[in-house]
Amino acid sequence: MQRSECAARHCLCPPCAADGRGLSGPETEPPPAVSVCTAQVGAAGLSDVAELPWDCVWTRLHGYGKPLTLDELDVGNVLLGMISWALAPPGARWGFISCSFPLPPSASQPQHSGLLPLTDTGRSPAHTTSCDSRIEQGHSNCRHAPNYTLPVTHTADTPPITHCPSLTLQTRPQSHPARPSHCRHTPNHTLPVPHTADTPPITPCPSLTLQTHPQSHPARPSHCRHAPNHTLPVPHTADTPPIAPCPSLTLQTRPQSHPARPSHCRHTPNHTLPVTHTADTPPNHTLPVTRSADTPPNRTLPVTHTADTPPITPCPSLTLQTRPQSHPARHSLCRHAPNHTLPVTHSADAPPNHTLPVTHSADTPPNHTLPVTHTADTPPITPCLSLTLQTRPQSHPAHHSHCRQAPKHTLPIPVHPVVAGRGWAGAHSAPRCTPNMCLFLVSNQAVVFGCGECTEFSPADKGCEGREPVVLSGWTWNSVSSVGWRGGLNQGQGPAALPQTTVKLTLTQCSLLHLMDGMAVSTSALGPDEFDRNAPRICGVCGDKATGFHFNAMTCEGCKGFFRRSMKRKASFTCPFNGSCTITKDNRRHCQACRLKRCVDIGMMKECKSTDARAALHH
Amino acid sequence: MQRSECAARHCLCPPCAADGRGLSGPETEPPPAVSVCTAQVGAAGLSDVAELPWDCVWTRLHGYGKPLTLDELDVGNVLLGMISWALAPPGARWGFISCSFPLPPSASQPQHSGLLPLTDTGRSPAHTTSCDSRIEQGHSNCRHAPNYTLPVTHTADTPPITHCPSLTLQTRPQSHPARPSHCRHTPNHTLPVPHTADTPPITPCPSLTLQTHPQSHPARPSHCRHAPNHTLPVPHTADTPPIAPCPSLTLQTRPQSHPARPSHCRHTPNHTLPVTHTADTPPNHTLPVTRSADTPPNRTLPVTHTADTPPITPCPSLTLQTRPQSHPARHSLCRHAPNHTLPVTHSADAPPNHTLPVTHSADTPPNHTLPVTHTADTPPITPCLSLTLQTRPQSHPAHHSHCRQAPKHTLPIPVHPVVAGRGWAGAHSAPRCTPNMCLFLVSNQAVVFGCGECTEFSPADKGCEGREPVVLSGWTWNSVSSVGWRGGLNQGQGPAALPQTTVKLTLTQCSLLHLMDGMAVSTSALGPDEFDRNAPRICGVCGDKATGFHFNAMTCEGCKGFFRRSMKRKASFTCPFNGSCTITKDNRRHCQACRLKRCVDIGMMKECKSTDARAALHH
DNA sequence: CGCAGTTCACCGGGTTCA
DNA sequence: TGAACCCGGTGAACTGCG
Ligand SMILES: [Zn+2]
Ligand SMILES: [Zn+2]
Ligand SMILES: [Zn+2]
Ligand SMILES: [Zn+2]
Repeated sequence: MQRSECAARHCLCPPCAADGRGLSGPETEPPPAVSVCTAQVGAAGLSDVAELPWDCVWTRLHGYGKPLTLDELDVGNVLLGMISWALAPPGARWGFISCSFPLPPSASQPQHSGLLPLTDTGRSPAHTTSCDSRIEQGHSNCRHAPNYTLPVTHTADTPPITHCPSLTLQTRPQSHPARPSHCRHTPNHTLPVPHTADTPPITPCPSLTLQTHPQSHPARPSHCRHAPNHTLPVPHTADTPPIAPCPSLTLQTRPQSHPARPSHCRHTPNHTLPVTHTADTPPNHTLPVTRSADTPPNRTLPVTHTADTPPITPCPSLTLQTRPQSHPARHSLCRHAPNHTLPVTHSADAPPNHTLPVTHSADTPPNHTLPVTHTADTPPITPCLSLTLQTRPQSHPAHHSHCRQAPKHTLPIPVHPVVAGRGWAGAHSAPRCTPNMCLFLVSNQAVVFGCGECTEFSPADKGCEGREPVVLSGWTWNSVSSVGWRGGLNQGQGPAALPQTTVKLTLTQCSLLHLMDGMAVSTSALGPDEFDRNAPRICGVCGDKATGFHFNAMTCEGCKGFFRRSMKRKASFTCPFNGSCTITKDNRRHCQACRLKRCVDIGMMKECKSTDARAALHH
Repeated sequence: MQRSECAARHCLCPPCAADGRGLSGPETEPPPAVSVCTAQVGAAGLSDVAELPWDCVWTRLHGYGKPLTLDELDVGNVLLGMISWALAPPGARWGFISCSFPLPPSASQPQHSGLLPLTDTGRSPAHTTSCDSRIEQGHSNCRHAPNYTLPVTHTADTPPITHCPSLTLQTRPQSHPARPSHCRHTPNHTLPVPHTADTPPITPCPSLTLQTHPQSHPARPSHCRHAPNHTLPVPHTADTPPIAPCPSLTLQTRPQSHPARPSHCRHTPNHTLPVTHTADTPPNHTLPVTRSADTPPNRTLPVTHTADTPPITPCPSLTLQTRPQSHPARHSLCRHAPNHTLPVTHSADAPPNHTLPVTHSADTPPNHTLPVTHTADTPPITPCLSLTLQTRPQSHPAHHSHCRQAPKHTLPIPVHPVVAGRGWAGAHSAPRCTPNMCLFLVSNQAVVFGCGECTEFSPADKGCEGREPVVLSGWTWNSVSSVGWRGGLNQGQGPAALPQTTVKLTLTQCSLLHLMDGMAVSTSALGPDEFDRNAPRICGVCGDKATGFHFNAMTCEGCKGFFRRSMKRKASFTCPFNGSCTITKDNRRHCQACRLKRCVDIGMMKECKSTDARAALHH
């Protein structure tokens, strides 16, 4: 820098200082703002090196009661017109930057001096922003945030810094738009084409060195038992300290740094797996203990979720080991992992994808593993669990992934042992049922079960001990013979003693059926046209709240109107499914054909002999 | 090695050979198996170097008709008790390893001699294959190919291997998806356009020679005027002056390299984001808050782009497409490598947001990858097959088994602790919320929060204190029990006092959620299928003015139509962003996937029980 | 009162068109 | 895509009759 370059009144550059124009001596009064030399740091080969008061840089930057942080003391900042001059030998790592600030009125004289270290690129190591040197220098062992300027002493032992900028992207899934610059995978990259269950995990995902890499990255290895894209715990921030024993450490069979480290893992990328880990070690993911069927879908793991959180006992989906990552269509029973969304309130009113099979229990083999060779051509597995979804007449929308039945196969309806007798039903193996249950003939072809105490069943009144009353229809009496006799009113009599009358009963409410399982029910004596005036106010067609007898049957207003309109229009419907729809309150609008058929089945007729029926009962 | 160390009868070490105990002379008979010196290669500073018969190593290893392959001739193997001795000067790359084997009866005398090359870590370069010891030994600083056998002496000081094998393998330009992890080149290093397997690796990126400062983009000089990840320059020279101070820099108080720098940006990397960036902006944040689905995609500049090319304001690619698209992520139609230049074939006719490749079928194994031949011309496949089977709308998670989408293409949404109560919500830790907030059940699965004063929510009326009303959906009541009770209307009562009614709520709008964090809300009495008929006429999906309940949720005409069309078409969408779009009136057209997801989330159903729900409330 | 018939707001489905 | 519109089914509420 030549003196001539500097016209600043109070420039601090050595020439200025030398000739007294700078702040070489005590200031008697506050200097005004100065225009400065704008020599660029490192741009020219500045050859002079001299020690200058440290506060030429520091104090001045520090002045005015608004201290700059070290972060602010960066070249980028200085270059914004604040630099007055700089001296550094070519390639030097130390040099001087003098920044010009108007001195504060009470500015003290320089008291400190020192060297402002510069990188050989002219940047201060205090400046921690983007720096590619790590990449360029092949510092794959870098544990710092991307774009971090490597300190000279940076080695493999340098501990990872915890503050990863990419953490700000926590809510973003995989190929998140703003991938950290140190990520070496292409965005949205997937596994190689012939990716199968046998495909070994991709060689160490370079991006894994990004240990703070949030959530799911596209190619999760098969051993990962975390939900894909699982969100980091809510309060997870860049400051979240490493969880001590990374759960993923148990994955020892994988040689290299396993591609999908849990997002909470704060260990070094290639941390050594514990020796005690064997191939027999269970996949050890750790869903929170509290996760259950009631756990809302997609909820974030509780804050308390740590590596010590014991894995929930057998996650059904875990048995699916032969599959590489979270297989797309997990069994709907599964309460774990990816995005399942079974509504809690499974009931007859539950929206479409509800329905857990009745027979499904903890003993039900969890999501049985598909054969390794399982393909789309794999023949159907005979008892598809989802088949118990009998309330869905048609091709049920979400059949299980293991279902190999034809897409629209008719769901067989399990026949439960229900023996009907007149008026009363004894429930013996259904502890939550009252011992005696009313049996109402809603029409001459349908019965309704309810508790013995209730004479009215309104939707608000859930019937027997909070449960909906059960409407049975279309069930054929004779099939009882194949069912064990469970005692009750007619205990010991056996099927032979059953009346020969045929009463159609269909068990429609699966969710309630198990309560009835083994129940003994008896009905008799009621003639084909008799019905109980004390029948609960339940629509015999759809199960909705009935308003009384309409067209010869206890129906709701809807079915009443529907039947009347159908009669009036002399309508002829065609079932869009298979003609065996079970009409419920919720689906009654979906198949007019079966609804009308049901109307007729339970005995509705246009020319109703209401008075006759009533007379028959009232005598 | 000292002579005294070697007690082997037929040891070949120089001292042994020297005093006749080794195979310095012709063998008259086959030597017996010998115990050997076990000096470790490279471990001690072996100082003697002597040429020894090559077959001291080779022949012996090769002996007995069961030749070891080159892979077997590795240190790891040799170290397994077979090495007899080795000589190498410290740091030498060449040395000797002598392995002791019993000579075969017909062993010929040494006929060949040679040097067995060693790396300076004592490894044979011939050995390149798998070994897990690196991981197990915590050698994260390894510079060798993954899975090789780590020599004992391998330390952090071992320089990275220079020859990147991956380069010889790659046929794909730039950031090819499967870059070998051992590649030590700069990420995203772009190979020349006609890059083939024969193309020699570009060792120093020509552009790198121009750069003086490291910067965030992996090795892009600041004066570079090309798009990031450009293929190397056209008229770009060192003389191209860097552009003057980026205006955005004036805003910035902290350096940051925002990962998603628009490709048209001509400023130096690491400049800050525009206007919204303030001093309060936490360091290293990435995307500007204002970046949304409306943000134009981060398209790449055309090939003809030169330093003089002014940044295009409207991305040319946008002119081809009818819908804005993912920003850093390119158009989902795109079949090119990331960061590609937009192909011309993108047209407005291309259906938006599809993803699956044509060859995608039920036979395609789950989680398969796009075919290699996947190009821009690959037509998108029509709606996900899985949807064609379903007759009922269903939430995504239970998609059809043959669906080849990733299990969870939508992001899990962190669930915040919100305790729902009827009608009112008290926000206690959300200072910007009014103390009392209305809670409207918009559907049976969604509620809308608003201020206590507003009974109507119009888009113009931003709701509570200028903020949009918050729509929550899909959240399950029961999880409240695991959440701290935050006071409010029911302060002190705790979860035990909560009604047993299950109300599904899911906090879907992340951007709004933080306002609700810790909020205490209470709701009661409303049954699972009830929803508030007095809910404000705002669309639960997008916030637009609602026209009533459609498909079981209060929605606008647009979302009604969209949902119906989606159901009818059995459409399957893929979010071009990250699957967590917040749907608003203005952007609802931009991401069908998230819009449909939101529809489902708030409880829209193809087969809804609209009137029943009405009845439940009106009764 | 019980029940058939009527009413009509509401909603699903479809169409048009800018 | 969505506003506007139409059409038809639906069912809660109502009317009227016995
Ligand atoms: Zn009915
Ligand atoms: Zn039907
Ligand atoms: Zn809407
Ligand atoms: Zn989206």
